[in-house]
Amino acid sequence: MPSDLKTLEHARLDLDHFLPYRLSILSNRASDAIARHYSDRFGLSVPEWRIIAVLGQTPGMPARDVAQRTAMDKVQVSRAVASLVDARRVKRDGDDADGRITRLSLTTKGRVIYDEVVPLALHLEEIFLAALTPAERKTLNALMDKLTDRISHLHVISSQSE
Amino acid sequence: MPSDLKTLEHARLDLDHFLPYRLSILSNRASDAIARHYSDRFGLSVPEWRIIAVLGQTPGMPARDVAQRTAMDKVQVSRAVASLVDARRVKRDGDDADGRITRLSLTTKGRVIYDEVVPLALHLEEIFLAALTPAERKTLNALMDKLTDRISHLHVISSQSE
DNA sequence: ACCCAATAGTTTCATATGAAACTATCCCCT
DNA sequence: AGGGGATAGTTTCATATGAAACTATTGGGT
Repeated sequence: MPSDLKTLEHARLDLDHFLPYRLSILSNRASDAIARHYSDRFGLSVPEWRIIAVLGQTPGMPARDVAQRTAMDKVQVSRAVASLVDARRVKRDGDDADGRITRLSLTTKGRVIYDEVVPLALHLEEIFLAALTPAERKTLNALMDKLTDRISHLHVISSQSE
Repeated sequence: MPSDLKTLEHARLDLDHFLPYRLSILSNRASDAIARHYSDRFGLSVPEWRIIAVLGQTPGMPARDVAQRTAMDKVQVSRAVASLVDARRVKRDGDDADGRITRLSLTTKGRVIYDEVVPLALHLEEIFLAALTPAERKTLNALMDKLTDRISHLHVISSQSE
């Protein structure tokens, strides 16, 4: 749709300088580096680890809210919770007022994992961030906020041109 | 396990402030926003789009090099290339000197896509980056480089050669 | 009171992905 | 020359993932 596309028609694209690609590389490396640790240690997948993280902080959450807090969809949450319940790391309780809702919380076993995995994650994050000064960290966070906001609020961009 | 983990034992972890999680959200949103466009328009997957991007820039690459340039593994490349060849968007040529190598390049059909999809991608990137001033963009790139380097060098990355 | 659209969560099915095995070719070493 | 190991690329198999269908329950409108 934008007519200035024409002016770019023969522009070159180098993946190494293309923001979405760079973000993907960085994000994957960071996630993998951390995931390896908690996967080795507890056999947790990324969805499982996220669920444990939010339930440790806020027990008794309905699955719906867990999904929202972890940016996962309800299918992912349902499956990861099933596996965590299987392993007796999470328990489900019915809601008194609403029969559709199941309230989720960590079992003792789940809390033991939480208490060990959270410091591990924070420690690894700290190792990454050691590459940056405190001022740089603040800047990075601010820039990421701006970008995330921007991209989230684009909804539907141009769609179809010509 | 480092002993200073003990001092963090009861630290809280809030996903919203956890760098790997933040990166994951931002990266996924950016990729999805762009992927939607070229998927709608050409039915390209992310691996396919990356391959087209590097072949448009550097025709005649062996699959191995494409894998390295796109940060994908050789299985992913093999599959995406197969699908692109199927659609007559990419062609394979044998290497004169080394029978194991297949040299990849865009067909005319592939180049038509490249010529349309590259400006589109750059345009969308520009829309994202409109959230930042030129100075901020430079800073963001520098910070991402630092982090990526740091994380990459923490441990041996699995994958393939090198 | 009762219908029925909306919501919570699960299951199903079709596809994507990754690890490891496999095929073909090459190169180094004696 | 000619093995043995390395390399390029493909295939296989087992698992992960997402979209859409499905079940159960709720709450609002008439």
